[in-house]
Parts: sequence; C-alpha cells; structure tokens
Amino acid sequence: MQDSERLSGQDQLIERFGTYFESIGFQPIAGRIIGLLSVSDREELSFDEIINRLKISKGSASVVLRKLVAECRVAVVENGRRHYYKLKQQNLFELLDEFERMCDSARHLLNATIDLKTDKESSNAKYFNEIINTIDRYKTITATMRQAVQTI
Amino acid sequence: MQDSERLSGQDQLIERFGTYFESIGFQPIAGRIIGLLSVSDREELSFDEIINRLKISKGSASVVLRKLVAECRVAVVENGRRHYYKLKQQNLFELLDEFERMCDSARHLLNATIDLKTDKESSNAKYFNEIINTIDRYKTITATMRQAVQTI
DNA sequence: TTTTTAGTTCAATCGCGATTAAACTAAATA
DNA sequence: TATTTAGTTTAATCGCGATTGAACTAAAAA
Repeated sequence: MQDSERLSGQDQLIERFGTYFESIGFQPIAGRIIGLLSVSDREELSFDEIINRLKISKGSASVVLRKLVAECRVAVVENGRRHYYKLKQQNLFELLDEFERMCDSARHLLNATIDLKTDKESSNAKYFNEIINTIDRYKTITATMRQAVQTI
Repeated sequence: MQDSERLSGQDQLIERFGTYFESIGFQPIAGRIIGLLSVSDREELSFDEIINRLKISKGSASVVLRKLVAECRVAVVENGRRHYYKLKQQNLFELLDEFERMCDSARHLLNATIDLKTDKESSNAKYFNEIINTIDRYKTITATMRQAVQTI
C-alpha cells in the first residue's frame, strides 16, 4: 500500500470515528482526535502533530484534549515542554457497567411511571412491564457472561 | 393520591423522559411529547391537549409530531378534523436488532482500522481485536437469548 | 538575561438546530 | 355560502455549544 493511499484511508476512518463519537455526544473535534489516535500508526502524537493533521486551532485542541484526559479517554505523557497524547484503552467491563447503569436508570423511570398510573393494566403500563422484564432477563444473561469471562 | 400530586409527579416524569430522549438524539420537545404520552393516564391525547400541557407552539408540535409519526414512535388517529396521538409500542426484538446493528458497524470500523495498521501487533490493534472478540461473544449470547424467547 | 517555544485562557464569533409567530389552507359547521 | 376551527407552513429569531484568534504564561534554550 502506498503512503498517500494509507493517508487518505486514515482520513476516512478518522471521519468515521468522528461522526460515531459525535453521535454519542462528543464534540466534533473530540471525535476526530479519538479517531486520529485510534487510526494513526504511531500511537503517541504530539500536540503539534494533532493540530496540524486535523487542521484545528491550538485553542480548541487544548480545551478538548484537557476534557478527553479528564474523561480518561486519552492519556497524556509530558516530555519536557512537549505533551504527547495517546488513546487510553478502556476496561471492557467498565463499558459493560456503563451500559447496565443505563438499563437500570431506564428500568427505574419505567417503574416510577407505572407507579403513577391510575390503571396498572393500561396498555402502556403493560408495555412498560414487558420492557422491564426484558431488561431483567438481559441482566441475568450478562451476569452469566461476566462470570464466564472472569473465570477464564 | 391527590390529583395535584399526581399532576406534578407526572410533570417530573415527563421531564425525565424528555432528558433521556434528548440524550439519545431527540429534540427536547420530541422527548417531552414521548414523556407525556408515556405518563398520562389517558393514553390517547389530542393535538390541543399536547400543546396546552407542554406549553409549546402549534408550529413546533406539528413539525415534531410529524417526525415522531414518521419514525414510528407515535401513532396518529384521525377523528374528523381532530388528530389524536398515542405512544407506539416498539417491537422489543427490533430494539435488540437496532443495538446489534450498532455493534456491527462498530465492529466493521475497528476491522477497517486494524486493516490499515502497518503493525497489526501494535497496542491499539490488539485492543481493537479484543473489543471485536467481546462483541462476537455478546452476539452469540443474544442469539441464544433470542431463540429461547422465541420458543416460549 | 533575553529570546523562543509550547501550550493556555478567554472574549468574540460562528453555525446551526430548535422554536415561535403569524399567515395560510382545508375541512367541518352554521 | 360564510364562518369557524384544526392543523400546516415557513421566515425570522433565539439560544447555545463549538471553535477561533490573539494575548498571555511559564518554562526551556540561547
């Protein structure tokens, strides 16, 4: 594969990472930075390399990188005056935890909604109960999966 | 429970539904409408009831409701000149499908990223492979779950 | 000590989706 | 037929997060 080909391929992937992370609530620039750090062959990039490759201002890079570091998405290595950044690998179990917390809060909201219904047998009340049951079934299964993985 | 108590309880839940749906990409008003239709005791509400309870303009209600109907989140019943709206209950398997499509596209992006790496043994390449394996394990499990539920 | 460099800070602005207001349409009603 | 009513359309505006630019700080280099 030629260098130019690789570069343009990387640009496309950076864009895809970017739109994905945008869709889950990150700033556009944050998504591109995660993309660049994911895609790039050298996995530790300086502040300058980042702003030059992505063509963004020092200001936004500074703000967004600080946020990404605070959120443990990116790790920073200081080397003299220079800062180097690399992707911080997430603990996959923590990702699962996060998803389960989301399910829990949905479950909680649906329960509160049913509690407030005059008619607990109404169509929506039944539907919400069905969703709650599905969430509970799902949690049983992931608990099993978690155990299985942990005992390997 | 008193009526006033129930009403303010509903308002709070509407707000919680609203912020939840906002967080997954819906317009604020769309989230509140879904909340109102989820929480309200009468589960079929007229255009007027919606704009009065949520204190929103006819214009935004019209636009947002059309969108929600197009997305199959809300069903509309026309009765003479009046339109009545109710929550459209989703097929829970379709929700699962949607989640799996999301996993598939993530898997695809990670694969493309590894393909483009010069060093397939780099730290990030290994990390991405680990995520792919986790996704695959997850899919095996949900397939089993799906079969189990379908044969009930 | 002076100069250069790396990154930070923050006020200003940009961009854009969400929302409204008011004119408008079409159907029901009188 | 004239009027009322229910909802639609769309131009204008609002609000706000994202981004920039330029001044600024602090540390390294000269």
